[in-house]
Amino acid sequence: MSPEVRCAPGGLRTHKDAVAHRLSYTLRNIVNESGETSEDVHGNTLTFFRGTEAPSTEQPKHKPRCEKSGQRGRRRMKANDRERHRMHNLNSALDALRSILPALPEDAKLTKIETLRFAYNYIWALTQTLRMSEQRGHADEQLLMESGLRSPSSVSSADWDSASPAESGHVNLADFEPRYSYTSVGEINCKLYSRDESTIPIAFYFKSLCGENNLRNY
DNA sequence: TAGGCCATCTGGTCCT
DNA sequence: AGGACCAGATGGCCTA
Repeated sequence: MSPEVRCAPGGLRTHKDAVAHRLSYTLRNIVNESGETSEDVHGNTLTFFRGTEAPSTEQPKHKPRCEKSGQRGRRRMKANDRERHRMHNLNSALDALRSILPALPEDAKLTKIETLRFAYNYIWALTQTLRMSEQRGHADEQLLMESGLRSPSSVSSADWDSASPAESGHVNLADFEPRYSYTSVGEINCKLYSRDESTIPIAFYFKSLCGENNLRNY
């Protein structure tokens, strides 16, 4: 998927210093620790930590409020360490989620709540895409049946692989690429493009960054 | 300066 | 007993 970004969504913070600050903050919390790695859908390496496997080497950002001597203090420090790593895990998962969402302007980074809302709406949009493409396929199939042309069910698997959507009567999502653009009010416009650059009439907008969900089809 | 976002600390609760 | 999870408190940094 190669999203097309035309302009920045409204309300998104794009100030480079702020982003640099946030990124450096996040990286500071990740790079000095070893942990499990896996790959996201793009093959990017993701790092996940488990409980006590990756003791933090960085200086705590906040000073402890109470003395850490004695068994109680040591338990508390261990608990704090586990909690830190637990939150780092959570942030890694959020970063992984960000990485598979449609690209945003280079210097922008979704906040946690924005990431979750965006993901919710993105899943909704993909579901709509699938549903509408299926409806379109059924409509085309009906037309073909009525006109006496061969039905898609008679198409061999070889034909199926090579047939264009129009020829087969079905719209295969693999033949299309969704592209996204951002409106000035923070909405995302999604359109499906076929490989030959012709677009099919599946388009919708959804607000990605606003508080309430406001999804609609066009 | 107020408000938003974030990381961290902390104590409580639940589970193994 | 110890770990995971959670929510509240706190302080730092940034933007409007």
